[in-house]
Amino acid sequence: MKGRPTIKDVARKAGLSLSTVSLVLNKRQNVSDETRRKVLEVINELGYHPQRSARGLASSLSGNIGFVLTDDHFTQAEPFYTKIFLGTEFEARKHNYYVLLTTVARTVRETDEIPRFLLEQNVDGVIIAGRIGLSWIEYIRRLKLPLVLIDYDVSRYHLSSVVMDNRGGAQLVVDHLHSGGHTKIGFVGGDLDHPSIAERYSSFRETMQSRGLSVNDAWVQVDESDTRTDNGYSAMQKILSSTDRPTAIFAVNDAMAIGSIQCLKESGLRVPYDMAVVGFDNIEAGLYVEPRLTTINVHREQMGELALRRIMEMITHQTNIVTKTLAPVELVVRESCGIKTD
Amino acid sequence: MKGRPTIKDVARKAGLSLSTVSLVLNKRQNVSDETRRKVLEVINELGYHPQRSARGLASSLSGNIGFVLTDDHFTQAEPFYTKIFLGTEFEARKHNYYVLLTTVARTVRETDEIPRFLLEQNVDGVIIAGRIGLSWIEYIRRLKLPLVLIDYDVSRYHLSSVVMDNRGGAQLVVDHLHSGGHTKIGFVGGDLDHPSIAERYSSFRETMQSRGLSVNDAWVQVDESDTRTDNGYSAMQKILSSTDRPTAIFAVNDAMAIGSIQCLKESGLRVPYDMAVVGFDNIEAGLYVEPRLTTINVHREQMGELALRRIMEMITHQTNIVTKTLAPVELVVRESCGIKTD
DNA sequence: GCGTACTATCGAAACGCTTCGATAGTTGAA
DNA sequence: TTCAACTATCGAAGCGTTTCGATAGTACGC
Repeated sequence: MKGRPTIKDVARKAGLSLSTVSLVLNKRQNVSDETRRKVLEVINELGYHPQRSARGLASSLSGNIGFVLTDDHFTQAEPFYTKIFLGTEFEARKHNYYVLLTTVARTVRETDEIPRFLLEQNVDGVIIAGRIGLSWIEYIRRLKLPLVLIDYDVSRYHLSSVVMDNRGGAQLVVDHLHSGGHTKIGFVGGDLDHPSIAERYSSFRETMQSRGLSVNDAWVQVDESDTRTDNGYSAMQKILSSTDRPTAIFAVNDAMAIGSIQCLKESGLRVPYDMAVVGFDNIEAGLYVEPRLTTINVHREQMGELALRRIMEMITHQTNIVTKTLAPVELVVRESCGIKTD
Repeated sequence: MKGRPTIKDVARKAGLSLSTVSLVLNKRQNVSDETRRKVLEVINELGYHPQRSARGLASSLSGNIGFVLTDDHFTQAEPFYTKIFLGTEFEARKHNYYVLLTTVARTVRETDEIPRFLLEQNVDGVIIAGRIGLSWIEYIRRLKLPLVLIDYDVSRYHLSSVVMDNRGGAQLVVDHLHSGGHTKIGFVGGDLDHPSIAERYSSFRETMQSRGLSVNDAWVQVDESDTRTDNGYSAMQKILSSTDRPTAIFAVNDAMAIGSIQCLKESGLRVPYDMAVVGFDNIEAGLYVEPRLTTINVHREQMGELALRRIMEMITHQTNIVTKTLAPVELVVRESCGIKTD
């Protein structure tokens, strides 16, 4: 026999028709147990595996999911999106799907920059991770392809998304600091246009209020245009220039927290004794600052996994139900908050 | 007209046969310029794109390349392999190929861990990046699929590979230190089983010799079992315990270089004044140590790109010529070597 | 002006699977 | 005992390409 076995070979050897074998392959009902057994046995003997493109042609399902990332997101040192992708890929295996990863520029510019998997109808759904230009989202919606966003959301569109529980995380931070005796809690942030950042900030304020803690505006710096380390540094400088200082700082992410700590140290203040600092995101660098950073962690792989599941539901049930999935977060207590848990 | 246009629609509208359109699509000769023009015009008007699975079925080429990575490699903080992948993906677009990325455990364990793209004949070639278990390599060879390794090589197999110019890099380091007046140069390494590490080490020795510099064995520590930061630290400790000390250290990679610097600092020695240190790899962390690390850089994206080209050659020319491709490296001079260039 | 050698185009088969409608075979209610 | 309602299986069509062999049409040497 030349080449690998085909469904025909299986059918012949099992003494059944092509279609029956196909039914077994696709786990359809209306196949007797006896037949199913026989077919599976032959498949095993022959080492048969259905060929992808043939399936695709016949079923008009490609068996692929497109995973879109902006290039800057993909190559940053912190493997945040890498891990999300991994979660997606791993879950995809269970559904016998492939994930086609591609990076794009932030906004759609030219036709030839459009991922080919869209042009060639080579995906059954698309996952976009991270903040991305609206033009991309619009483009994909127009194709009527199932779409799920990860770690991003656009309220004005009605889209399914998987985001971490930013509000819950902010609440955890405030409560933790509060439980450690802090009542004067400041906030370091920026780039409020980003939905996640905005959520953390508003949840911070709400939680403070609901706990009966007042927020002094001098303790809050959210005017930075970005949320990098240096922004954290300069935001902290402003807070320190005020006479009435907070005793603890909630930084909207770890990068800013690290910048804040740097600033505090250079100002001769000790963390956490003179000021406690808590971050958000649990990036690796948080392990290497002195003191090590207390922060909020999210299971990245899980986010990718959840998104894949949503996509699969949309594909198999042809449903258009919009789901917002919150990935749970957890508090990681290290030394920068100065609070011991037992 | 329902759905997207097919080659049939193009043929009809152009007043030509299916096969002629196909010839144009595949850039074959024996098509008159006039006809070609016409077909391309219609394709453009209709916004036609050939459908992947149909092509795959008919041509028995999947249009995919498999990219295999061990999971630990993929998720490490330094986006080394991520960037290599990006280079591959980007180059693949030019060839109208997709890259299927999958991670595997270091060694083949069970059948169901074998990437499906191998089982389903869904790739025309495979790229493996980084050190990987031999069982994987053997498995893929048995499938007679074109295979290219990146950043790894196995001398006992006759395989194509793309590796950075480790020997050239080591030479650059030695010559740079030498040009800065150093003659007593030590070496910090480990895990000599790894081909890249071994190459750097042997090239270090060869270059030293050819430059007439002698190597004191007390300055060389290569017994560490791994090449991480802490290994660099302890290797350096051993070197410092000797009475006759080198004035410069070549660390086999940046991680070890950083560990070495840490150790030197804690021993009260100043880098580069009391001892110069040069690394290899140009990882991001090298920018954040004090002093910033002088090192060897390689263009990661280029490595991925080169590998894809090799694979494409193997696929299109059906050749089995084994090629070893050296990706060029460059010296990145920062402060840890204490040598100024002008 | 004829035969040869190309060149440009075409028709039809083939790729390996899914799926729809048809067909026996079986069950069970009337 | 008959007939309706299933159930298990099958045959054939179809998915959108590529490719191979056939066929006109053109050019050219003699």
